[in-house]
Parts: sequence; structure tokens; C-alpha cells
Amino acid sequence: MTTRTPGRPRAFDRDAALEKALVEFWRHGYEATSISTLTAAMGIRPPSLYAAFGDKRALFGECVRRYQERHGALVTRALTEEPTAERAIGRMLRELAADYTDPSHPPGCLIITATANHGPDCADVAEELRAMRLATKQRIADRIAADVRTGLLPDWTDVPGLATFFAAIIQGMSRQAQDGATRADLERVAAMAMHAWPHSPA
Amino acid sequence: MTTRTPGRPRAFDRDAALEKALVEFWRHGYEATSISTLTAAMGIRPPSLYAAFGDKRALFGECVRRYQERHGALVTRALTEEPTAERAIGRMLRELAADYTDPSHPPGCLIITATANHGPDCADVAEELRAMRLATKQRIADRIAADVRTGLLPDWTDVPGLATFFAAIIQGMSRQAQDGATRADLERVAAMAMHAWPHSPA
DNA sequence: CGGGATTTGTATCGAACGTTATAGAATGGG
DNA sequence: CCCATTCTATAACGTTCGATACAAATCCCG
Repeated sequence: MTTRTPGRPRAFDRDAALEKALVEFWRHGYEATSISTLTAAMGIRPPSLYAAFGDKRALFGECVRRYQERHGALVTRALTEEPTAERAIGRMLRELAADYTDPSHPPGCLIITATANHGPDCADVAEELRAMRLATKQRIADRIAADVRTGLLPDWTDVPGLATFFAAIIQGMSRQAQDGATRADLERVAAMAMHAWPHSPA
Repeated sequence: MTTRTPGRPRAFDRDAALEKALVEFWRHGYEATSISTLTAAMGIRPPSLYAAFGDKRALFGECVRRYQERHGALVTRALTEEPTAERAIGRMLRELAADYTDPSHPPGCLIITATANHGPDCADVAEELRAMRLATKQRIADRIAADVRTGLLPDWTDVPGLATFFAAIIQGMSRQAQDGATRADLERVAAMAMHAWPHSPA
């Protein structure tokens, strides 16, 4: 698999270049990031980009996958590792507050932001990210529903309503981070959001 | 002022064309809306657009002002007409839930969305909208602070924290509307958000 | 019914977009 | 050491971007 094929070897680090591209898409979104912006950030010329990644769309796809592995995974961990939905979502929000304001990368969430504006040519990219957002909301709903099923939450719990609420909180936190909110700001948002939890321990 | 000047009269309704432009910017954002998209929607040719509105940037400015008058005003009304900050913000969120999902225009909020993605050339437009968002957050803070001053809210109330929380709620509701949430969905988000209110009537 | 003023449609401007043809440079295999 | 193979750099492709030059058309005023 890692056997060397004949021919001139690649002169740049593919993984490092991908990370640079991710940062550009993260900061400026899909459509507003041009090939020349990408090549400048990645330190390569267009033919190298197209040879290594296919085209802009495919490169963005790899960036999204990388983002999901590196940053989206915290959602999965929080939702699966905590004993209750309340603790899971509380942890998720606290960790997102830290990640959205981590100065080592752009603020906010790539999945939420990158196709917020798009022309008619990028409808498919926008739809892909939208499907990912809906999937995350569904995973939140599933985690809450699990607690309803085990009796931890009352069976009159508004499961889809809570899922929509926390999805909105997450997206609002992302936007606030991009508008300059600090980690402490977002942690307070997260704490206040948890007051909406049904039968919260007063 | 409305005296007719000599010369060929304009063959299109400037106000109607402006409304069409607003809808385009609202749906696709500032940078993703091209001049050809605008002229097609407005039913005019580029020279007419430039003669009547200046350039794309100035046209967008007029659309933003129109949006503020037509849709942003509900925030001002809610924050000034209600006797308490809690009722003011509750009403604001309910009315935004209706406006963000009103089928007679694009979903969500223009000010929040239109420059979510932007290249380096549109930094000034993005900054203008960001300043408007920060101003709205500050108006929310001011309304809450007024209730603290009159003793309606305890003086340990986290005024900027609450303002950031509700700003995030509004932005999350806008995003949810664009992802397909219904008015009833957003009204539930609004109701849940009000549970974060300090000393909420249980 | 002429003449200055303004709008209109057509056609186009230079610049930037995503993408690629082409030719030279650098590798491993024979 | 030569060749097939792969990558790199330059330069350019056709298209679309925001914005206009131009001339025909339409108005008010005299």
C-alpha cells in the first residue's frame, strides 16, 4: 500500500497542505475560498492541487471529513460516554465552547458556516452540510429518547423540541464565536441553555 | 422634491425592484448574489441598476436599511413596548419565530446570514453587519440592565451573559429556520430559552 | 417640434473564477 | 544510463464576475 511507485515524488506534504486548505475553508467558507487562495495557503500551484485532490469540491470533501474526525468527534464522544442525556449534552456544550474559541484554529463550526451563503452552483455542497447538521440534531434526539425509554426522563418529554433547542444553541454559539465571543462567554451560554432541561435539579 | 426632472422617465418601479433585490440577497447572501442574478430578478438591465442604485454595495446597503425597517423594527418594538425585560424578550423571540418562518419571504435573518461567508474584498460589508448584530445584543443587554436598575431583577443578574445567551438563541433560530424548522419548532425553542430566565415563574 | 437631459438595451470592458494543456524536472526500474 | 512515469511550473483555456461606453429612445421645456 505504501510502496513507492515510479515517477517524481511529491514535493509537498499532502496532509499538511490539506490542513491548510481546511483552515481556509473554515475561515472563509466554501464558495468564498478561491483556488488561488488555497494554493497560496497550501504553498503549491494549481496543477499540484488538482493532481493530489481532484478538484475544489473533492478537496472540500476531504476537509470536511478531516474536520469531522478532528472536531466533530467530540460530539460523538459526549453523547456516547456520559451516563445521562443531560450530562452528555452539558459536556458537549462545554467542549464546543472551548473548541469554537480555540485560538489555534478559526472560530465556530465549519459544518454550520461553510455554505451559509452559496450560489446556485453549490447547492449540492450546501445540501451535504445541511444533511450533516440534521444528522447531528437527530443524534441529540436519539440520546434524549434513550433516557425517556429508560425512565430517566418523563415520557411527556418533548424530544424533538429539545433536540431543536440544543441544535439552535450550538449554531448560535458558533455564530457568537465568529462575532468575537470568548470561551467564557460561550460557557455561560451553555450553562444557561441547560436551565431549559426538564426537571433540572434546582 | 418630487418635481419631475426632464429626461426619459424610469420604466420600472424602483421600490418593487429594490424588494426583489432584497429577496435575492436574503436568500443567497451578499457575495453569492451576482449582478446578473439581481438584474434577472429585478427585471432590468445592468445600466438601469447602476443608474438607480449606484453599485452592488450601495444596493445592498439600501436592502439592509429596508430590511431593518420592515423586519428589524419588531425587535425595537418588543424591547420598548413591554413592561418587563422578560416579557419583552419573550415577545421578541415569539415574533422572530413567526418572521423567520414566514413563507412570504426567505427564511431566517438577513443581518445574521448575508455575510456569513465572504472573501477578503467584502470585509467591510461583513463588518457592517457584524456591528449591527453587536448593537442588537447591546440593546438586549440595555433592556435587561434597566430592569436590574429598577429592582425588577436581582443586582447579581449576569446582564452581558443573558444578552449573549439570547443573541445566540436568535442566531440559532435563524439557522434552524434556514435548515427547515417550522414556526412551531422555533416557538418551542423560544419557550425553552425563556426557562433560562433568572427566577423564572415555575 | 426642436434641444437638453435622462433612461434604455446591446455589447463589451478588464479582472478573477475553476480548470487544464504543455513542457521541463525528478524519480525508480531495466 | 536511458526510459517510462510522475510531479512541477508556466501559461493559458473558456466562463463569469462587477461595472460601463455607446447610441437609440423618451421625456420636459421652450
